[in-house]
Amino acid sequence: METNPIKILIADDEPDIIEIISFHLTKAGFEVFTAKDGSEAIEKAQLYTPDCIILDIMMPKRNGFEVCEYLRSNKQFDKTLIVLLTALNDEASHIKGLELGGDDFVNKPISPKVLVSRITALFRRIQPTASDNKLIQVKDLVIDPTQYKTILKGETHILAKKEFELLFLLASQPGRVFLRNEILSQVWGNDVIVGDRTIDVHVRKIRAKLGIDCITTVKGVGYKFDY
Amino acid sequence: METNPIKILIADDEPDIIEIISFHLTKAGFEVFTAKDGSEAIEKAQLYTPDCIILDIMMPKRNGFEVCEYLRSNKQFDKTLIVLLTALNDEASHIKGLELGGDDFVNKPISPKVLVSRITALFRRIQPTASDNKLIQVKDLVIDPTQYKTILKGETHILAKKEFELLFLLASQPGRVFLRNEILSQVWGNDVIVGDRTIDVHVRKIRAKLGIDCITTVKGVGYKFDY
DNA sequence: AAAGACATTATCAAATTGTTAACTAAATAA
DNA sequence: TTATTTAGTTAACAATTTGATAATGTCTTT
Repeated sequence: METNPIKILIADDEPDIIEIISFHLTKAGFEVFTAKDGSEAIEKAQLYTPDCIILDIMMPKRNGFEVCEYLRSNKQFDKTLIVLLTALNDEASHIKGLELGGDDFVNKPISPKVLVSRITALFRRIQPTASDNKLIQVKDLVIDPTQYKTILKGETHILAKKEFELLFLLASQPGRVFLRNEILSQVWGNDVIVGDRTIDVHVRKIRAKLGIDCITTVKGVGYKFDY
Repeated sequence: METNPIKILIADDEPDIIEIISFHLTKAGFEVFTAKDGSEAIEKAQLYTPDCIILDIMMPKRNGFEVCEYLRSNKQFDKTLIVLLTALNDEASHIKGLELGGDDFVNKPISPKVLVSRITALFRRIQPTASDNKLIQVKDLVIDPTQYKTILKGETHILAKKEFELLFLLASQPGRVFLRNEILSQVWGNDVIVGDRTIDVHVRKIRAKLGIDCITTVKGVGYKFDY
């Protein structure tokens, strides 16, 4: 199964700063979102639930301290790393930023490479289960990737690895049709070649084990999760 | 329950620096140890297993980079926070320090208060399993890491070191599947290479010694604790 | 130096899982 | 309707993964 890239949100009112930091973070393999002021930062944080947020202290609408304080008051952002960025180099704000729940405090001007290094170092320390811990629940069906098991009407059903990964993929976007090619590349990988009937057989086994009709065939196209 | 104070080791060849930082850290509630050069830092680290080590880069005997590299090559210090301190303010050493496994890199002169803030912020982030040995209890099974023993139905079972660590890891998050890779890096460390069957053999021994079925195999994926 | 405990490896057996093939059923297009 | 394509079913087989056991090496203790 593929793992999603780590998401980072940058909030700064200077477009130049945004651009250069974005560039380096993207190059380092992160998925980058941006915001130009404090209010937008909060909106985008709620929209994308990034794993790390870089906040300039001095921003319009809401400053970095306020955004930091807001994020820390929400359990949703418990695990989100917050890096504060500022041109002010005074001890008091440094300490204030950390006490408000910031994970790092960096003075401008900052070398983008150093910033990327620092963020990477922070990620080394936090639990790996931070962002890819997505349990799927639809009605009385629970699909739990951390336990590799599915619970239907309170009853646990053990699926084999490929079966589970296939079901998890389809259920990750209920209703959306996955082409056979997509399924192959996501579950089997791009360099594995398997025959035409392989997917069908796995679908059949899932249907049999769960005993419900949660995977719908879209003839000539692919399969979708529907329950 | 009484919790032990957090232990911090400071290594710097300037007595003045040691003194002022010690003072502030002690005031903040940490238990402080000191070393005047790199070799002494390693000795004291092994002796006291501190939770955090502050290393000056330029020290006699062994410099901070060398000490950092040495510590990081030892699984014993996996969870130990390392803060690098230097008067050199160049990008290259900053990045080098973080890449060698440092958790923070701070330029002198540094306000002691800011340093204490930064260290406190780092401790907020690390997983609680670091050095605080918490007892795990599930039904009639007790796993006690302070004594390295397990008690099942009132009867004590002595597991070997690796067996115990493996069981402790799995039981720390009951139900969650640990991939073989995760198990290897958590129990054996990142740089140790052991064969395919090693984990299995240890699992088998745990099952045999405890005589209960508390570790479930998830074929092709890993193992989980389930009891 | 010998004995014992532990960690690791090797080997093979056993079980599970994945894939294919052959055939049947169903849907679609001509 | 009939031909054609696509999907479902089943069973057989291949591949993979794990379990069990013994053997080896290493380290500590006596």
